[in-house]
Amino acid sequence: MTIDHDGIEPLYLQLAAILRDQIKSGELPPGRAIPAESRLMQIHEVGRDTVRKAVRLLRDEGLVVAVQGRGTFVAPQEPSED
Amino acid sequence: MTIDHDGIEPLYLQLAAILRDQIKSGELPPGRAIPAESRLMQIHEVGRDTVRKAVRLLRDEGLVVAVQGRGTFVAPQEPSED
DNA sequence: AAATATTTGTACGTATGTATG
DNA sequence: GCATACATACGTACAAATATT
Repeated sequence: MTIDHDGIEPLYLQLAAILRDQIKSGELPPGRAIPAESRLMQIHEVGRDTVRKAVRLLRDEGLVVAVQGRGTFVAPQEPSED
Repeated sequence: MTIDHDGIEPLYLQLAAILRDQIKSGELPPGRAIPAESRLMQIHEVGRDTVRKAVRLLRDEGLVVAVQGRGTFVAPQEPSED
């Protein structure tokens, strides 16, 4: 999964989708820290604003929890919502 | 209500509180547009990021609705939630 | 204890895109 | 076409919390 810098979809939505997939697929399991903002910037070649908007989305969805000074972690559980 | 630039509370939270008050008090009634980002920047002497973060909070709370190209409007109703 | 490094949070600026009037 | 207004995206700097040396 790579980001299309020339595509129509906003970069932060693309990045959010990538991270969301990695979480839902188990590649990033509950409790695991996702890459730091600085790493995500390098990996995906986007600015900090874009990274933070993407992570913000995941936080709003309850998928991750950010802790100042430590990192951002995949939430313990996705409530099944069935 | 003015913003304390030297206070402890983050500027965007202070601004959000001010706008929230203006909405809840009826000073900004439902349907009314709140001042544009550029105006809020001038009025409160803060940057765009600060304004957008404050407005984002109010959007998350359902108090306002932003429409690209038109403005940001006080939501029709605050659900009473009693 | 103290200094350093890492990481998220806040705050500013600028430029460009998109939608509306 | 032009002006206005929100949206996206980049950059920088510093603060605050945490972890490590």
